[in-house]
Amino acid sequence: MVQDSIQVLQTQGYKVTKPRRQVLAILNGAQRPLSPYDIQRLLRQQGKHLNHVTIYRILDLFCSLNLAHKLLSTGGFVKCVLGDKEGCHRFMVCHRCGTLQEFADEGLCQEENEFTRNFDFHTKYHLSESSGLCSNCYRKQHQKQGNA
Amino acid sequence: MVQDSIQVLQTQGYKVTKPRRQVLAILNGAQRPLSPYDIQRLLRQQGKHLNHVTIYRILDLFCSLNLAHKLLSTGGFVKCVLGDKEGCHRFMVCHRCGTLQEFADEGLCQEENEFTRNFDFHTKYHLSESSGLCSNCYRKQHQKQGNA
DNA sequence: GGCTAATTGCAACATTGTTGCATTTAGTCT
DNA sequence: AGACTAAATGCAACAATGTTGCAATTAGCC
Repeated sequence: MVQDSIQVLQTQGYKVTKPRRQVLAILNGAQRPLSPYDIQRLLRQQGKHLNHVTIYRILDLFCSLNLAHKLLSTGGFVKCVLGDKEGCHRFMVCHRCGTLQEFADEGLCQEENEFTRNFDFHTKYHLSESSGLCSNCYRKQHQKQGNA
Repeated sequence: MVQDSIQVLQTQGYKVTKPRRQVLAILNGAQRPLSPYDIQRLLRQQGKHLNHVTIYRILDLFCSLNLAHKLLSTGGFVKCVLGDKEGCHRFMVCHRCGTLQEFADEGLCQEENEFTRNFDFHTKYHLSESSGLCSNCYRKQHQKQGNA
């Protein structure tokens, strides 16, 4: 996974530096969207120190290469797991544990685009975010209620 | 419109203060999502000075009363134009002029919820944002290309 | 190993968001 | 209308997040 991204960097003529490897590793290990400062904090816990400016610039680069994706909704960054052929991203974010899951559906995407077209709006990019409880947290919440 | 919101404040036992009226007026006059500091700047242009802390608190209150809605995507605030019966908000944001339009569709909403249910995810709130060009800006962009 | 452009770090700053407490004010009662 | 009081606002100080220009470092090349 990280290796794939490194490939992209190399073939596009970008240097594979230590900071870039470190940010890649963090993004790949994360289950939730991370802000630049989140990434800095996580690295610091591993005894690695990166300047926040550097992280901002690395994330900008990654997004431009589609190695990462910036959620409009949270401002957080996630690694790109699905292609972006439709300019459409769908996420489920658990408001209890913060985990994030990406999913895709062309049908939904097309429907949404048709809808906006009715308003004479020309959609370039679509973001959809469902916030709620992931299966784990739902179960836990339920157990709690059962006990109380 | 503003009058309706004032009604809500009164019936819920909140004071109708000058700052609250001013923020309501700005939100109602705006065609795009506004950050707290945006609102402060707009008011200042009218010779009205509000502390930013006050604006933050007013917006919090408005959101809790459903008089305003905070976009997850931009962090900006808009007045609530449509009911929130489904916990679902759909927006079109023009990336050229920044204007925003809200729309609703129960069908889309239900479909989306079914989808997430397949992942064993329990959706509480759904946000959908289409970013692209509004009809005006699309036309302008086209004219430009024609001339160039 | 040395060279050079690309990358990173640093410093300084701008913007945005938060908290506690003193001051002011809207709504109520007389 | 004037006084009272809880609610609301303003203020000060701070914390967190983003941005810019320039000097120092480093990856990828010879």
